[in-house]
Amino acid sequence: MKIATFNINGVKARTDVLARWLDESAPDLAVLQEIKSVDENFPRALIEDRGYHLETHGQKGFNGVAILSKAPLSDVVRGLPGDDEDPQARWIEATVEGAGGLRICDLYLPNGNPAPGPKFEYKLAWMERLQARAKALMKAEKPLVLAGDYNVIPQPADAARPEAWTQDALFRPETRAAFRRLLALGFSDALRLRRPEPGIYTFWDYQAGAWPRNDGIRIDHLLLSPQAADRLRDAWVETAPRDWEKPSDHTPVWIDLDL
DNA sequence: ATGCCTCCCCGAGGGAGA
Repeated sequence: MKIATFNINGVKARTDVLARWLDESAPDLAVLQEIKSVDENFPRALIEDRGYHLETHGQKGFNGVAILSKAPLSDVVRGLPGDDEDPQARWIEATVEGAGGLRICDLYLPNGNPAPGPKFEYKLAWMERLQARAKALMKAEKPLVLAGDYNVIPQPADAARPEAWTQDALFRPETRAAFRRLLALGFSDALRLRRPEPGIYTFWDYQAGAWPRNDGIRIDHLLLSPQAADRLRDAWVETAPRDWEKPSDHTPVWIDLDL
């Protein structure tokens, strides 16, 4: 089963890219972030006409996540548990039918800049809630994939110019420590497992020629429970869509699970 | 790079992103 995560930076601005990507790359299961759309305005037909089931968790203007699946989805949870007052749509999870109990979680972790400040505090609090949810989901001892835009640069090797990010919310010690605590629950960073070499990135800023200069960072991740990691065949980054017309600033990241 | 683009809101120009 081929599973991809893709921050598309606006689903309505990215309909051509999304259609082409689904036609050419044909994921069995895909999670999208930053759809920037309410559920009613999501281009549902574009997805369903290509044989996908669709579950969305959107909001007006910002954020928003969606799960696309060839197999039916069940037991959908919208919103990261732990704070009923949080209005930001950054989390959706579901069980994928016929895939050995696979639970897929789609997350758009807060950016957190400027740091320090209230946005950084929100990021760290969100990561605490993520920790609690991940710990609870782990107890099922089933294949579990936490995929999305983490807005975390885990290591210096995950940035072309790590020195430029030292004060940034994506790379600050508190952020990286929270990410390490998540891994310590027993998760594997799928891409790092299969692509240990430096220089693998998933985001390049629109500005200053970051893409042609390969001035990137690796912030889109798929974390696997042991039961999922046991079935990992491969993991890779698909860079071609970054060269398409009107691209997202992120590219898809893939895993292939023997499910 | 505390923003050189691009998205959203809407119908101007500001907030947000990373």
